[in-house]
Amino acid sequence: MSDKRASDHPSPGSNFIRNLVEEDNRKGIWSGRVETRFPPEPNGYLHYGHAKSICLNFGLAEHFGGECHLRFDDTNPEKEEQEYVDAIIDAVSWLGYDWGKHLYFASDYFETMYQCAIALIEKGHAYVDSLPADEMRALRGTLTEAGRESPFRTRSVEENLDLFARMRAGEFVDGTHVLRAKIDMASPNLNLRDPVIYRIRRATHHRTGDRWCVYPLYTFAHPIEDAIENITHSICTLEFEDQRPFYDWLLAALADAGVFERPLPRQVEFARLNLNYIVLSKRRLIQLVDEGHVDGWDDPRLPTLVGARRRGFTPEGFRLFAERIGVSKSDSWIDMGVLEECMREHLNETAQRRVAVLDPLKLVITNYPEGREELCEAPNHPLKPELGRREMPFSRELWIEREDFMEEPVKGFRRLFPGNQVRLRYGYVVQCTGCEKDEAGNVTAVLAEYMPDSKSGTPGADNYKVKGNLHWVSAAHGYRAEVRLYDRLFDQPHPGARREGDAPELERSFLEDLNPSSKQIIEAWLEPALRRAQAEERFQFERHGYFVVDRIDSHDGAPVFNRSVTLKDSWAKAQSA
RNA sequence: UGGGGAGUCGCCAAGUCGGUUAAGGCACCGGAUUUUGAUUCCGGCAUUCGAGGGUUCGAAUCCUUCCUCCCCAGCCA
Repeated sequence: MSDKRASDHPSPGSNFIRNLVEEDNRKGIWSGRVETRFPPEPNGYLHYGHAKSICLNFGLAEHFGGECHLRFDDTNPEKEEQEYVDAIIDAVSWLGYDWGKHLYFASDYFETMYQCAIALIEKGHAYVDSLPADEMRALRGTLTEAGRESPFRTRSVEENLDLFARMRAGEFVDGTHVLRAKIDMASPNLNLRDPVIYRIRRATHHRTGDRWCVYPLYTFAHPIEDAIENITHSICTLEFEDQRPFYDWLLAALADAGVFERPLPRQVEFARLNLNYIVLSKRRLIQLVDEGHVDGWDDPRLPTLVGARRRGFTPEGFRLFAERIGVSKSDSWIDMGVLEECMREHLNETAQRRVAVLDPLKLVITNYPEGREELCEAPNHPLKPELGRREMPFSRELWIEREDFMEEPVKGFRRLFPGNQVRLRYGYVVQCTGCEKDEAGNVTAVLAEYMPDSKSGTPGADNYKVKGNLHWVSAAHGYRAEVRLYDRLFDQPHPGARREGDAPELERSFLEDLNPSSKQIIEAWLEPALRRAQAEERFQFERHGYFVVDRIDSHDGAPVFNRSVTLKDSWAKAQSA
């Protein structure tokens, strides 16, 4: 009864994997030990989806006081490169995780794997098949028809041993022989129809060079890697579910042969991340980069982790995101807004405030003496006085946002319009007296008069009750700098998906859904304090959003800013509705 | 059509050995505070758990039929 009650109040953040680990711990299967691993193949850059897996694996180990390994699953020499190994190491540590001494490479286990294969052959669990690939495929059967056995399936242990040794020795050309597990050609699970576990491939491996010409396949290699490292819970995505019976079969066979000891690792599958307004498939990401739709793998709009870093997204934001979306086995689509909100949440806490005018319009304080200037003090963070204050020069001519003035205000507009009073944040209250225009009727300057006794921080300042608070930069003191305004890469939630009214046979390319204004480069007016900003420093530009100093293109004294994410804007939202 | 998975609020997701009012987050809608139309705060937000049938005093939880979606026929991972 008391057990029941406890389970009525699951711990926050509970998910099926945590529960299952707890259950295993209760049963004492691994004596409470929890060891996980994040096992990327070094064949590309990590993306948001990997972040989910990283947070899951490292987070689980963290939660249970266990350890998580970083393991490179480098069993296919044709696709893997050292460059990716380095990038992956950077990305995982950037996310803030520490694998300690547990950095491994599957290629370091090649000899052990080879010995495992021999053990399998000796027990009659594997054989060398000399069928060409297409004939093998033909014998595999279909989803509804059983496969048929290869004529080589009955080779003797001795012959198999001999052939397998000669495969390794390089006596055969690529593709002429493979090693197959001997299971069941009639199994309804295709993965059990004598899967290939070793193939001959003369390719230079980024770590083992030309030492090997036979390479194990994932199916065979992965369980062994897990067993070697004493992994308890091998967490992977749903598409490997059908692979689990083989995983268990292999490890059991190897345990029976005395190669590994029980308890054996256990494979657990979860649903991979799907995010709308972006694409995560490797094929499409490569296309975006190769065809120049983005500026390389670290383009801030790309869902890569190097891109996220340049974008100004934070590791803490990703962890919050992982926690917030949870883990389950159901295919789900997470709204990009959730990720963005996680970033806002962390940035709001930590980013210092600064002022930038992105779309400048001149404001002239007509009753403020020409040539005069004074300083206004502004807090670096409204909720954290301990972060200090900074000074902003104020003068007769200022830059304000073009959208903060309307000659004929719409209903609800509480910014600058003739006759209205607003506060220039941290400075004076001003009253708009009119504007100047060019021949075409475009507003070229806004005119206003300031209230000398309204300066922020002075005794009479609170007597002024205004609804509008505008940010500004002194024209004589601010400076212009490059700011990149990034937005979602796609303007459709499911890039490439058919849209309402599409003809049934119409195929759309995901490229059609690229957002034409996902990147805008502007010259903004920034407050002087921003000049000293350092690479990767993050700020909130008040009333705009969060920005980061680009870590590639910035120079000392000349930072370039990337917009990470905008602030929520209920006014803009109401206007567009 | 073989096998393996999944279907709980707009989006996620607890709950799954049956037991009083179906967690929580995000989004959304109100309202308060606010020198960011931001933040914060307070309130609202599933008589219902893919559909039907059954068992039971009692079912999202058990049985059953059906529907929908995802994955699998690489010598990729």
